[in-house]
Amino acid sequence: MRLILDRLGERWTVTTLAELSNGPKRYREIERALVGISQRMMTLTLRRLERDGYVLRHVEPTVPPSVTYELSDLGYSFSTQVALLVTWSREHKSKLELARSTFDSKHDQS
Amino acid sequence: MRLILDRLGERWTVTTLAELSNGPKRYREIERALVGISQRMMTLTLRRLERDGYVLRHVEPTVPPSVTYELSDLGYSFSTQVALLVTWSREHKSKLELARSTFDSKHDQS
DNA sequence: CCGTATCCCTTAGGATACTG
DNA sequence: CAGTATCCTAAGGGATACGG
Repeated sequence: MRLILDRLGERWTVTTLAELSNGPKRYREIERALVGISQRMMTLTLRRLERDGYVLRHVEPTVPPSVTYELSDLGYSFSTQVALLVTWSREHKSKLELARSTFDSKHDQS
Repeated sequence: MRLILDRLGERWTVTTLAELSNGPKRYREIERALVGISQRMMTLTLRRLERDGYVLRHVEPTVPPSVTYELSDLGYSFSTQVALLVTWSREHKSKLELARSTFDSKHDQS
């Protein structure tokens, strides 16, 4: 259970899955879509998703190389689940923000 | 979106929500159920869930005090969503483990 | 019983520089 | 283009001790 939920806690997992749910994409395309991500994290995130079987990696050995990533069936299933949670998040965002500001003003932390 | 997903990344959020989804519980009860949690993290986790409006805290000012936690409507809605993901996780656990061991043996890291 | 306060270690992840 | 390698800091969270 944790082995799956831990992924969600990582900074770029959800956005990367969302990006790939629109179809296969090259490394550079994904990187450009994920504003603010470092090259290090882009690679790390993709590797972890690949390791878990969510993402497939195809290398075109041209010069310079072209590497494409796409969701596997497992990855597609997973990203669908995650999308549900993201939807829930969006729908309840305002309630959460209200709860937080209420809590913070009550427990006045100067 | 992140403000909600970040919670999931925290070590004890999901198990605490699961524990509370069975109904109101006292601090000590929850703590005992979450094997391995430190008192510090128990309190921190509950505070964060309370701050987000997922959990309600009732204090009975006896000596010694009795403090009860329970899910709010928002918290119940959230924990239901999370439970779906946990279910997915359990169902696909073996596929994930297989993917990982396959990946690891391929990318032999001595 | 229900916390808070400290100390400390491990990990996530950003910045930057370098390669096939 | 698609990565690695290194360095560095900030945050998560465990252990322990103390308090109303």
